[in-house]
Amino acid sequence: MVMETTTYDPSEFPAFAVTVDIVVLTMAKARLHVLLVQRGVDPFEGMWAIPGGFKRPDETLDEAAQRELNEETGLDGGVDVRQFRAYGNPGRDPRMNIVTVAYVAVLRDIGTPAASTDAAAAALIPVEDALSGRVPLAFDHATILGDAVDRVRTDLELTGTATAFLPPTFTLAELRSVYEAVWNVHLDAANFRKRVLAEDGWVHPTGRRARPGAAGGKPAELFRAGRRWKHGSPLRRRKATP
Amino acid sequence: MVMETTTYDPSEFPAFAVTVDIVVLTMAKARLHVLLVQRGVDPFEGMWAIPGGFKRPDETLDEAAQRELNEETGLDGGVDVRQFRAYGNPGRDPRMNIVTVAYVAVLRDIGTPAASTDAAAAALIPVEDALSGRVPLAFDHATILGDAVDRVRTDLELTGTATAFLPPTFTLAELRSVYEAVWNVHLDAANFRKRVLAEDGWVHPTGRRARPGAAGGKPAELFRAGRRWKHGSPLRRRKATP
DNA sequence: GGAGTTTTGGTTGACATGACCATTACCGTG
DNA sequence: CACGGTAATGGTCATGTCAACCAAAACTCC
Repeated sequence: MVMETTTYDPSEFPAFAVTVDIVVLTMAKARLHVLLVQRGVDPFEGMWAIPGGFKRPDETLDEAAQRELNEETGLDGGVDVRQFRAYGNPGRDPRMNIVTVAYVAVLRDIGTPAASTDAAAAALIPVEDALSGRVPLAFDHATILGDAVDRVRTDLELTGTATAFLPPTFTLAELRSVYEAVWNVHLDAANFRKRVLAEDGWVHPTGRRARPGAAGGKPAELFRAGRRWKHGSPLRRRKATP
Repeated sequence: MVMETTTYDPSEFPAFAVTVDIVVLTMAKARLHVLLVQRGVDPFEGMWAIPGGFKRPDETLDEAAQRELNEETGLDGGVDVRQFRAYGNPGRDPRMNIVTVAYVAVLRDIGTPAASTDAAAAALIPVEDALSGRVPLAFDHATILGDAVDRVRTDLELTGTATAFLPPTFTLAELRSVYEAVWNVHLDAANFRKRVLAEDGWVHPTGRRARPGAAGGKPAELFRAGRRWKHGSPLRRRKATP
């Protein structure tokens, strides 16, 4: 039956709670990390979960995601936040019918985990630990996290969102380490430089140089992020070669 | 405030209706078409809309999408259906708070538009007409359709879903026309053949040949669809070269 | 039979890519 | 301060990829 051609009574429809979950990914110690909160109440008490909250009727989904991100991290604007999937399996929340719309946010390293409101129950966990089950997640959040990482992996190839992981100014080695960590590959430093610089508009030189690390080495040039292409990446994902 | 660490009363949360909309795309006359239904009731009466319906509490979102697809087209299994985005802007439905989860289904040409239940109000419309506003769509369905087409465009590159547009057995010219229509490009027939056949497992030869069209020409080999890769396509999207 | 059309096979030259070496410019240490 | 170590940067080169193009094959229609 085609719904649109019939009349209906709004009170007849099953009511759902709609939540927005936000997978906050960041780079720490050359590994991908996710911001998780520890549950303090009954279902899955003590387990870790992806932060989120209820959508309000007067805001868009994107606004709800931004609000949640702000409540969790204190960050406000200019953050790379993208919706990637909705989850509505019956029983995914034992209490009621909940459909959740999941977002992924890519942040540069914040340092102190969740320095905002409820710091005692929030932490940055290595993605590998959460996905392998070493850190068990509540609800269907392991699935959600896995999908989020997949999304970032292809976004890195398609939209070149790698700079979102980095501070406003960065070296090419730092940019390369983002690709290496997210894709789990090894990239040749010289070839990486050539390809990134060949695509003009991707990164802009600042003229300044970074201080070398404790191990020494020639000081690297500092770059700013340029525009991001919508499609057709200069960099292509390869097989894993760790 | 971190929601998970507080207790709450389920009756306090805003209730939403959750619907599943399904964008059915198919290839007709070498152009991309979408299945639309004509609305018969008040909001946007007479305008065209993407078919959809309410999610039931006891089914998953994917099941709801399959059910809707079956109700609209009579097709049951083996159809390429993928969720791509949720929409929840306040006021997107003037009657109530509705969050919709949108799916895209890629079908081979069905011939008679929506031969199933409510045929009088369903039609295959060229995507170009719907996106250009020549055929105005109800609600925010123009946005949804645009996102669906974008999704299919990149899926064609990433997952090689092109064979879903075609009958079980097809020629390389037909396969090529899918890429040309969806990407709006021109591809060289000889080069296309080489690349498709180079990637083994993508298509399998059947040994049979197709009858040439009315214009004549050498009879083309018939192929079956092979596996679809998850990532790393043999074919790469290019600039538009019509 | 001949012109037209489409598929299929082959060649070629331009360009992209990856492996690798060399140089530069810093670090710590003695 | 000279020296070995390290990382960034610059260059070369062999290989692979890809698009453009040509030509043969095999059909239809007239």
